[in-house]
Amino acid sequence: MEIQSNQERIHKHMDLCVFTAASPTSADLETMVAMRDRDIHRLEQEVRRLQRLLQEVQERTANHVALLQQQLANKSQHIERLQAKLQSQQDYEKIKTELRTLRALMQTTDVISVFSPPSDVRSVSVDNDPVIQKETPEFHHSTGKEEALNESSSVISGSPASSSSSLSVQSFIKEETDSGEDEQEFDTARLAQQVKEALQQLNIGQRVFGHYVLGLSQGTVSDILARPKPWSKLTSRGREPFLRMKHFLSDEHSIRTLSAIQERLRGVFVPWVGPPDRSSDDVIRNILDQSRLEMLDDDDDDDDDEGSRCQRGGDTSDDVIRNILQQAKHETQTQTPAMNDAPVRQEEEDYGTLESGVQSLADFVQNIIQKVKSEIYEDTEPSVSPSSVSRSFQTLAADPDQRAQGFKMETRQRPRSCPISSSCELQSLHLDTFSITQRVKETLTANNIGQRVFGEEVLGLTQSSVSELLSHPKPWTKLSLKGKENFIRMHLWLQDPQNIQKLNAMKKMDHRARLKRALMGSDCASQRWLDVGGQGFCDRWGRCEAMKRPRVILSAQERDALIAVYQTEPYPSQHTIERLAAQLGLHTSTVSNWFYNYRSRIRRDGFSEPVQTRTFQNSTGSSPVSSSLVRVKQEPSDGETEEDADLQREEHSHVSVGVQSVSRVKREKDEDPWTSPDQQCRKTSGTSRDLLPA
DNA sequence: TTAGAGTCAATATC
DNA sequence: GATATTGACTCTAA
Repeated sequence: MEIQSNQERIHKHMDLCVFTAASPTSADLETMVAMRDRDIHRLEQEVRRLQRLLQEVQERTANHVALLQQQLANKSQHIERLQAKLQSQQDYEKIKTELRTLRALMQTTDVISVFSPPSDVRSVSVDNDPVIQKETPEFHHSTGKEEALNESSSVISGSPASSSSSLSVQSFIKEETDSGEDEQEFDTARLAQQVKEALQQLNIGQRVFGHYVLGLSQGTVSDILARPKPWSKLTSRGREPFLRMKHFLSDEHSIRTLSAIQERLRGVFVPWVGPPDRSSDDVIRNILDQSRLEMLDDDDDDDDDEGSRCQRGGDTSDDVIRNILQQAKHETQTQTPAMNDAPVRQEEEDYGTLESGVQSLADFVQNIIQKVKSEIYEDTEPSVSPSSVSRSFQTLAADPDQRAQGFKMETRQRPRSCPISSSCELQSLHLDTFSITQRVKETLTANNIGQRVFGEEVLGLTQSSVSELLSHPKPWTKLSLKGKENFIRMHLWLQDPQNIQKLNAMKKMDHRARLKRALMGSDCASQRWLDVGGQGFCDRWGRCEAMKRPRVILSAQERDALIAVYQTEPYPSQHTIERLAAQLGLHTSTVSNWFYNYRSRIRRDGFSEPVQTRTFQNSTGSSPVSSSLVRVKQEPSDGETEEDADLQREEHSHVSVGVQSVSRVKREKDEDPWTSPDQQCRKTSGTSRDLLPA
């Protein structure tokens, strides 16, 4: 463009020359010469600038090409290694046949000489596992050594969806099923138990395991694991899941991958969906920053390299969970697992293979990854990219921030038997939940920070959830993985020296945002119920939803009646629920939900500290009930005043300190307890149960 | 299908 | 306005 404009200027000058050529004066000529000189000078400068630019571009391109070439070289090396492994194990079928022959020979020998089995055949067994032991050596448990791992992962090439593999699961199953010798030795119960333990330890859900490994529904998986049929009673089709389970157990890659999938699907530590202006990734980064603040006193200059920037942008929940866990573990001085010499590089390599898109081996792992890619990530937001699962692992080793002290040490200490750090490390972690909630409450109160702000900014929960967490903390051991997350977050927040400062800043921003929304008329309750064709409303984020059911408010009598039934029948039958619902004029789902919630809250209060678990003798029975659960004061019944309700509560307040378990209540169950406490079904104001679905 | 855990949102209470 | 309570929901396991 600039060159073009210069040329236009020159042309104008030339025109000027032509125009003035009739009577050129020396002054004109001088002017023209001067203009030309300036133009020439300008052009020279332009040329120099463009040359510099060109040089820079060339340099950058060269760097980029070099980088790509390096990556290509690495990938090529990796492919070569894999091909070599594949090549080296191409004699699998042959060896297997030989082993069969050997085994047959061994059995023959055993018949002849029971007490002296050939030692060479016995050496085939890899470990003491009677299930795995029966297999050929390729199907052994991973011993943690690279050879074993590679051997295992390379051999497990059978894939439910793979047709390219020379050894498909189907062919393997067929062979195994056809093999009469395995039939009498396959211990399905033990295998099921091993799978159950593995899933439990790695926090892999039965649904995910069933879907990606067995191709079965969660219910079927549960059934198979809980009540495995003997091998001899199974048909060839029935044996297939067990063989797949054996595959799964023998391949560490499969286990790791599935665990990663599970965590990704759960969205570990980012289970909530924040408002549009604050993505979950932002929240994650916020937590990461928080952790880093504690872990890193000063930043390493090397962190600014391109790679780290890329990785930082790709922080995933896996990174977060690691960070949080490492920090929490460090703070609580929990005993770390035994040192393991498995180098990080080994993990990098292992995890790296997950990502290897060029991997031509149609192995188990690849199949799972592809399945996930095709089924899960295609329709998700960009931040949850298809390569997230594998990238998250790579981030562990590649992110210079995480290479910082402490984290690196912890990473190295991760035992090989626990490939996914989060689940295993959570198991070894223990936090004092009551102490944490006390400290959080004190801190919030002292700094005048509300539960809402704290919940939204620190935990990603609503005010009500925060209130429940702080008021009724469960002991650590009673918490699920998801429940533990909140306490880890709180613990980390307490450790953050800038926690108050940050929250105050958030508070201010939040306040401004509220004001803004209020001014725009989008945040007030009256605006919330905007009719959408008379059947819905728009929430404060502008999302329009179908009409929500108004809240059902149980009257004091209804509640008393339910409690009365609970005293003698904490787990009412469907028949009882229906009768209760009919008698109280409630929907059966309401009654059902009430029992769920009541049992849950009885348990919860039982878990809480004695101060908060004030229980009392209920008027309708002898079983203790948490006072918080009989809020008769909430809505005085007909002819009942607030004072009456208070009196009633006072009456009930014979403190019975101690944990009262539901089981005790259960034991007191006897014949049908329905005593018809008050059959009057008062319709509570504000409820519209007619809207409840049938 | 049922039950438990965790959570939300409406509402009550302070 | 902040916090507590509670009916209802989702997800997971059995």
